[in-house]
Amino acid sequence: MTGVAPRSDTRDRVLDAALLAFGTHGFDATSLDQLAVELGVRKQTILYYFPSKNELLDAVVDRSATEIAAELEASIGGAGPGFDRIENIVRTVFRVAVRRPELLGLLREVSRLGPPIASRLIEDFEPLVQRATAFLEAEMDAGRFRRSDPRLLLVSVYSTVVGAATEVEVLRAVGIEPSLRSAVQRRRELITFLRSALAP
Amino acid sequence: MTGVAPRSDTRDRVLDAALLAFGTHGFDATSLDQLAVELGVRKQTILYYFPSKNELLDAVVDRSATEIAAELEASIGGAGPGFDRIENIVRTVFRVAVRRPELLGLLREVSRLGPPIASRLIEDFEPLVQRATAFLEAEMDAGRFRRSDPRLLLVSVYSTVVGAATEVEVLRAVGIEPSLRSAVQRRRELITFLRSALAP
DNA sequence: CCCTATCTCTACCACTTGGTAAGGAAAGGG
DNA sequence: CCCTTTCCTTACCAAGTGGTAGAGATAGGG
Repeated sequence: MTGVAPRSDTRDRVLDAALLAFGTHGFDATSLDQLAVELGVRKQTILYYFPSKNELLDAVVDRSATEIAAELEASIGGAGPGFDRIENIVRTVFRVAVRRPELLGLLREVSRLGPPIASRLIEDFEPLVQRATAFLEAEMDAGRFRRSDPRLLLVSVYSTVVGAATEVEVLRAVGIEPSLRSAVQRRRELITFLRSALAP
Repeated sequence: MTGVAPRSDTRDRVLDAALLAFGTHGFDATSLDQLAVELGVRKQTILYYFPSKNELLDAVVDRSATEIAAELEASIGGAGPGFDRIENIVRTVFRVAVRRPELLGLLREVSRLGPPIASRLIEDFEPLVQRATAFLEAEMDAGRFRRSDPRLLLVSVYSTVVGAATEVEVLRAVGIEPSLRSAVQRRRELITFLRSALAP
């Protein structure tokens, strides 16, 4: 009773195209008309599913956040306690950043657009952040990790990922094909750093 | 003979306001009308000095690149050879990133806007990159630094700075007032890393 | 004093933007 | 077979965009 099976997949296709466009070219630089043309559909079809461009962005952000959260949850599940789990998380985040650069672009875009949408994103990630901080605190309580501020740790990880992604972009911009090596090296550095930072 | 002294400082004020607006709100999100209102001037006054919005962006980018380059040159001059100079450069870059976040925002904006403007920026920085790589190679030849690709090293430094700046932004977004400590810590980490990476 | 170059203004325009109103097609359950 | 819901359409609009044309003001050199 919660919903009738849709007869069309247009809504999902709109979300996909919007994510790609917003994440790579930016929100302001993407017009509903362009989006519609790419989809082979009229602009009003988009507005049928999403009452306004801003609500389309909301939907894209919500879905992306949910997707990232799910991927992280899945990657956490398979690992035991202690540092193995940390390493798994870092690997997952790097994988997402490298394979789906538009997601990182979307995050940047959201932070640029400021409070209304940014706070929504933070709200979306809140449960995940809660779980992560709870895990870190439990490990600290168990004496397996050195005590520190879990939220600061998470921010540090995210920023390092952004830096690594920037590296890939810049290398591409100056004509050096990045290859996966630099990202992998960055990941290894971060893991080494975290290991020493977390050792009790 | 190269130019007549201008009777008005409007042109410079336009450049200042445009840098701030482009770097914080983005190029697309900034209209010439808004810019004009901020300056207490008509839009056409802006278009008198800069024939189009894109040429205004060009001018902003050129001036910012020149300014950053000059600051780096100055910071290099005062230091002796070897790692002291590297440390000076890193300090300068971090200082610019923290005190003038709009400059970093502009760089991000330029890389988002793609080839036409991005290649211009790269061109602007080319002399500086040349000097830096020449210095690094000379040090390597003298056996003071371990041999590696200088350009990759530069990109790595820049990306780390971006990551540190991201950290500040995110902390602010989640309501944690960053304080200078995290940026300083990041800087120290990078210097330590570079020292070990460059040691012969 | 005039004249030229510098500077800012008013008036206007073609175009694109996000968004509204409303109608028609088509599928599926009764 | 009808009729409701789902889906996508054409037609249109108010507002804002970057940009053009050209006139008026002001200062300084001759």
